[in-house]
Amino acid sequence: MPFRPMPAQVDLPALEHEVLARWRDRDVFARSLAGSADGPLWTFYEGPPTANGKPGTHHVEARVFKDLFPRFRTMKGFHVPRRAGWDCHGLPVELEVEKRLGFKRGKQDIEDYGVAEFNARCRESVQEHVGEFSRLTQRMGYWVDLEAAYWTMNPSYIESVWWSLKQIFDAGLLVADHRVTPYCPRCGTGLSDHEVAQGYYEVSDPSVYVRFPVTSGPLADAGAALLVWTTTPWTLISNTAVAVHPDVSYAAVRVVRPDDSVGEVLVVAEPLLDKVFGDTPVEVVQLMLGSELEHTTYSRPFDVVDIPASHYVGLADYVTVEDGTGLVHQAPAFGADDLAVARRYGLPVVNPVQADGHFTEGLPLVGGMFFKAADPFIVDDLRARGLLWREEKYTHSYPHCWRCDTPLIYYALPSWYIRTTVVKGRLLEENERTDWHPPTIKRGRYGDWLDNNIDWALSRNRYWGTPLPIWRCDEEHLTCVGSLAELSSYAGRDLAGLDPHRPFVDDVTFECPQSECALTAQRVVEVIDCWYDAGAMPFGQWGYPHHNVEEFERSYPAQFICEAIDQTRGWFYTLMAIGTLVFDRSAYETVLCLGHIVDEQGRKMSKHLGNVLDPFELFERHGADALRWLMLCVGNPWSTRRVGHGLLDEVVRKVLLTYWNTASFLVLYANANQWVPGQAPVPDVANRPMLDRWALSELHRVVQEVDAALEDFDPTRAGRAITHYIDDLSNWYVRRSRRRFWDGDPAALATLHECLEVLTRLLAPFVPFVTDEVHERLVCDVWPDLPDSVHLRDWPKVDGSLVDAALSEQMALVRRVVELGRAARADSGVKTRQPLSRALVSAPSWSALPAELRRHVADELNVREVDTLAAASELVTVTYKGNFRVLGRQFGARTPEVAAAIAAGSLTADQKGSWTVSLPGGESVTVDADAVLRTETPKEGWTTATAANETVALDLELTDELRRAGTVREVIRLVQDARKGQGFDVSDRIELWWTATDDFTATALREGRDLLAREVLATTVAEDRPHAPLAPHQVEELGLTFWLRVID
RNA sequence: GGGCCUGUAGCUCAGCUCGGUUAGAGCGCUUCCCUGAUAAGGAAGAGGUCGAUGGUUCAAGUCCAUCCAGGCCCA
Repeated sequence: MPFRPMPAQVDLPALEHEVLARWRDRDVFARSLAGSADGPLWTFYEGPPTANGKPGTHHVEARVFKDLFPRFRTMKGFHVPRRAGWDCHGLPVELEVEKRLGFKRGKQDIEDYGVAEFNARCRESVQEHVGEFSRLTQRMGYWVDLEAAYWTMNPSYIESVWWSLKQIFDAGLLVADHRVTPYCPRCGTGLSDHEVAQGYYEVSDPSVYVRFPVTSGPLADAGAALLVWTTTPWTLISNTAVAVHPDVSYAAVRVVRPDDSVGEVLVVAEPLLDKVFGDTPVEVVQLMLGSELEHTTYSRPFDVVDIPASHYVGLADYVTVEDGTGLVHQAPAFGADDLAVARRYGLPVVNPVQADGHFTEGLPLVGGMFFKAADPFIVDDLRARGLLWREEKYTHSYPHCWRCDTPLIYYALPSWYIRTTVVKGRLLEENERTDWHPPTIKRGRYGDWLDNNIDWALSRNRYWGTPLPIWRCDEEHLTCVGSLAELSSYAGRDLAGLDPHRPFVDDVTFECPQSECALTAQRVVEVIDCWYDAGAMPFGQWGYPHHNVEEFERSYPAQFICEAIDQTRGWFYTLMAIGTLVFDRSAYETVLCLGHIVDEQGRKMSKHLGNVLDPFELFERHGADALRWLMLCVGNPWSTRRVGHGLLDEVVRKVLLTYWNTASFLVLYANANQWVPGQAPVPDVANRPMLDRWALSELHRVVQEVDAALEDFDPTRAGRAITHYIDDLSNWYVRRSRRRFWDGDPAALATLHECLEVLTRLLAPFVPFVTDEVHERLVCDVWPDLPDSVHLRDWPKVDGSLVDAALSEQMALVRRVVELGRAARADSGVKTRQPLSRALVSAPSWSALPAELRRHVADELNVREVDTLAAASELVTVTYKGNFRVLGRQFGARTPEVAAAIAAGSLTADQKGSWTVSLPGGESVTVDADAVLRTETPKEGWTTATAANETVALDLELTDELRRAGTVREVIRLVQDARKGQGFDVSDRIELWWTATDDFTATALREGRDLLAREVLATTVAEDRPHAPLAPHQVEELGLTFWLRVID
């Protein structure tokens, strides 16, 4: 047999394991890279996943897209090196290890445990999780070089990062500064924006209105107090100033209460009077602009820490009149806006809260307390001293540490910054020339982010990260070190083998190299944001510039990167920012941005909901191909998409198995007929039946569409075209060509083989497993000279000479007419098996249809002949309808009038095919042929179906001859059923015996003997009982009994 | 609170760029048909206020405005 049999039933996951083994044995991935080595380079960067947990189904998503396009490009002749990468550092890894070690007290536990030991545990944790990710990567068929993977914790990677930081430092863009950042007092570290974003939730805080008695100017004489609102009473200890908006009107109002005849005077922003006082009657004593209040002094609420030269009103544009009183309490150490105001007024920044979140020991009232815990004591104290005007509860969204749930504190922290705001203009320019998919991201989400760029808070006061390579002496001289070699030269000893992590690197000190300074320089304690590590991968993966200079330069920037949308503030940004800072050029040209994966109900997958799908379970239940197809082709890549078992089942049935079974069908009949591709003579395409030409024409249209869609990074469009073609091939081409396959027609076999061969290559980047297996059986087995994997083949080229648009149109008409005919059949109640004498068709351009195509209509509808409706019946009703799209263009507002006249039949055809329409007013207008839809329907006596301007009518009159033919068809089907039921092979020859008690049946079978014999592969058909003992098949409705036996 | 994305049949999604005849496909459901590869295929039916409202227009799922809901990102 030319082909290995392809079972119709196939276990896709099991097949995938065989394919994986074959790829391994034949080293296919490496050979695909080697084979394309001379091709133009197409650079892809792998965004490193953080190895701090088990890989989930969402990790599969980006990795499928990251696999598709490199495979596609490789088949098109590009060289696409793909290197895996692992993001190793960062707080997530530390937290995982802390949890495992049972740490509860944050940094104190780590210090007690020992930094060297702790970091060793982090390294182990990373290695373990990388193992899981590698397993996922291999199982899903993501081709990426795992052996050569870059790890951000490798010394050569860290050296590259150091080098890049030195470039930024030398440009004066890496600076230390006090900055208010969201800070977790438990973890003892500032949090980056995206970390903060993960921990917002609703909390109830005290909302207090406090009197700040005015101590200068006319307001003081009136005994007035500023009414100040805050939701963080603990910051009142540090009150330094009060901010007002310069352009807002402020009112000093007298509040009279029943028990207080004199009342008190409070200052509140005028627009907020109603909100603050509600029904309480107030009398406006004085109105003034905020700017007039500047420098008004007041008596501070607490006197527990020393804050010199302060406590007056300042102006700030950020003050709003939406909440509170319009007078904003300022504590510069605990608010970014506050700090800005303090800087402008030269106010001191006093911070009585320690890094662990507790007030300094020994302070009155709050000494040693956790900052939040101090709130009630402070409120009580204010109340006792008569300063508290009102206390409420205030529910708002407040950030918490995303892992340990500690409420964050906004905290002025000495910190290292990259002055990205300096290169903001360049970033915007680089963004402008970046090709975003979808394009809206460029000016939308990502562009907005760049527009609002703030300096990058780079440092982290943690342990497991790339150490900031800055050494400092007591004179505050800074030395930025760009490599271990440089460090060696400063230190005067060979440090090439040093683990550049903490604590080892902290132990390296040297004499400060600044001129005339001989003090000891020590590394600053901070490590850097692990997002910087990831963004440094274009050169970090090469160890550039200390190694592989050429390799780096050749592969920068990347042509293509692809990650989910959450990376706009993550990797997409850090890649572009570092690229622009260090090389004055963004690190990527095209970026595909994916939506997120959710469950079948559209909910986010989370451990809490228990709806997390284990990717490995999905692989073993449905197959990696099914999951790949679902992610690539269902819904568009940038919208949120659902994943679930039901959807995967559908992909398997509808796409993968239909494809497989079409191949299985080919193999079945190729083998039955001993057909080998390339051996039997095959007519030129031009001389093959129209159906073959159609299948090939559609094939090349699909090749064109899929190629264009993938060039446009739109796999969904490609997938739709492929799905449609698989259906065309299986349910029209094969269906209509069955008889030719039974007969072993080389043209049919060759056509289907060619279609499947090209289709397999088209599908290969999407579903690499099943296509490789089909390729193995359909191609490799018979053409050993071709590469031994579909993934080593070339991408199909469009053969324009095979594309026949007119034929496509005609076949589409055939299929529409068949559809109508079936509808008419169903309506008539006459089974399709019963032949009818004729069908009548009315459709534009039907008469131009070649007889060969009309024959398909006749066969499909089981009618003897197909004729035109007009030719067959004088009793035809004609209706007309206007084509609004055409009419609208010509008549605009008069369209309905013209359309109505057409529908009323007030029109005549002229010679050129256009129409003259008479309007009710007596006017006539001329319209083009395509402005009128003409529909013919028979007047009576026919079963018809009509759609748009196409009609099919069936002649239901049955002659005895037709009835007998129907009976023969019925018997043929029964014998076929029996063959199948007895497990005969499709090519087995049989002997058939029959007897009939019904004369009509007997006559029919005698008459149809030859047809019956031919159809059921019977070498003998005898009207007799068999001599051998065989099981009879009895058909009561026909009065028939038959027996059959296979011939050995 | 702000920005972006999404909202079309019970479910998953096309269609919207560029307005036009009765809004489509697949899955699921009911009935029937077909079956010499198929876990298939076909026909009919049920199922749609195209998120809502208003506007532009001869004509709106499509364009505009406002609103609502969900998601993401940010506060």
